[in-house]
Amino acid sequence: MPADAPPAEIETARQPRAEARRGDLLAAATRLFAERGYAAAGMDQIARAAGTSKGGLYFHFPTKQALLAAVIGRAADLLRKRVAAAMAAAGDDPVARSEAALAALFRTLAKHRPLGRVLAAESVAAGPEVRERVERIEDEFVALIAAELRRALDLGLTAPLDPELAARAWFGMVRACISAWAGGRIAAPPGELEAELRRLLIRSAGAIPPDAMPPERADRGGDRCPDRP
Amino acid sequence: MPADAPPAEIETARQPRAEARRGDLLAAATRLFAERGYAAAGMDQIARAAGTSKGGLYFHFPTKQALLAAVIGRAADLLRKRVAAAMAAAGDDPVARSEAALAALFRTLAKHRPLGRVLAAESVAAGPEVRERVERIEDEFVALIAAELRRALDLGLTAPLDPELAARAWFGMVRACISAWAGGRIAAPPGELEAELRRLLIRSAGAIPPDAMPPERADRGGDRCPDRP
DNA sequence: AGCGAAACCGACCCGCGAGTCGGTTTCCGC
DNA sequence: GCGGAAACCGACTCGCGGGTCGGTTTCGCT
Repeated sequence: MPADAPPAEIETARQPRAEARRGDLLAAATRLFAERGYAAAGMDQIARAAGTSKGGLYFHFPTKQALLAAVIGRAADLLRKRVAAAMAAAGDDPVARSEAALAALFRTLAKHRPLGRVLAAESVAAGPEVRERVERIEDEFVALIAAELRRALDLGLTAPLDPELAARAWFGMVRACISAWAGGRIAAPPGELEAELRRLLIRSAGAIPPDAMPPERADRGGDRCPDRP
Repeated sequence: MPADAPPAEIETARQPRAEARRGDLLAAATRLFAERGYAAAGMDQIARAAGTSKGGLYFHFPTKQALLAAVIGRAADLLRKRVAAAMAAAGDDPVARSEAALAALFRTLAKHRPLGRVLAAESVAAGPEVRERVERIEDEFVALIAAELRRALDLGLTAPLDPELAARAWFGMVRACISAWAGGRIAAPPGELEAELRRLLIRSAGAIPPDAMPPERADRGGDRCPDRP
């Protein structure tokens, strides 16, 4: 995780009620942006949904773009936190860490459905600056996983692959499944979905899942499933 | 491919120049929607970019939504045609057909970069009807691949998997890689990208690629790579 | 040629929604 | 309790852009 990640969120000392309002505003904005789309969600609407007024909203966010940026920033922070925690808890094995990172991504997005939609769809609608910001965030997570994948590759725990690309592809898999599931187009409960997805991920890397490692050190796991005999 | 697919494109008999204009307009609209986003791309702008005027644009498309719908419809038709051709050329083997379908999707999206962006991002911005339409199109292709995957599964050519979910995941992989590549965030040339992606796809299904099938009939290919020993 | 329809033009209309602003309420420190 | 700042309110402005419309050009046909 490169240090160029934006400084989380600038928390200037404010009155507590203001902080609460800010939270309500962000929540309402997230929901409405996701439901109606960035352009169609009006500032007045958002303010109303948060139980306040347009003036109050503009007290917290100078502009609509800034509001979206804040929504995105908060989402990114949440994802970062969850993923970091999951990876830390997964120990040293790079395959396990990758799995954990993806699973955390999956669970967080599944729990906060609108969030994924905002990240996925609103990046274009709100101008190039915002789009680039979202792309940066995605790249950040891809890089995180790619690093683990590279380690796994070096340890011989996967078939030969391009870690960057594989990480990107994994990310895409998770996102596609989440969004289809959130849209009610996949019947399976999230638990099963996650398990099945995990199997796909592992197999695509030709990896040995850590809990299946034989007691004696496997020196070249990737050979178990050669991709072009 | 269910028969409820919209009747391609209503080609009323028009003067040839009108048809040409229509094409220019669709091309310009596709580009601008992709670059600026649906809301930010103005009708006047689009007309200008196509070398005509607002009035001329409104002669062909009654409303902005209709314009977007036409853009999407045309994109879907193109994809359908390419994918159908590729699958037909791939013969009977379901794994080969799946690979061919994804490859065709990949190549078509890679060749017409803005197209993917419109399909991916503009669905939310233009109201729920359009969003559903795009989802339908995606579902259509997913179903196409899922059917092949199911056949492959029945023939014992893959590891045990959920065909629907796997197809969805595959689709997501392709889309994520294409969009990252189109944004210049993946260095590899499209040829290599496609090859690597193909390997990931095949491995994720635990499939035996058709050109690697041993001469004697393999009765349970999936067992080669059991997913939880 | 000349007529009628298809194709096209661009000035204009008008609603909508982002952003403003003067005023009011709430809260904190003293 | 009081002064002042932070927080909040909602009527208003104003530009932008989707959509309209009367007029003009181009085309097909006889």
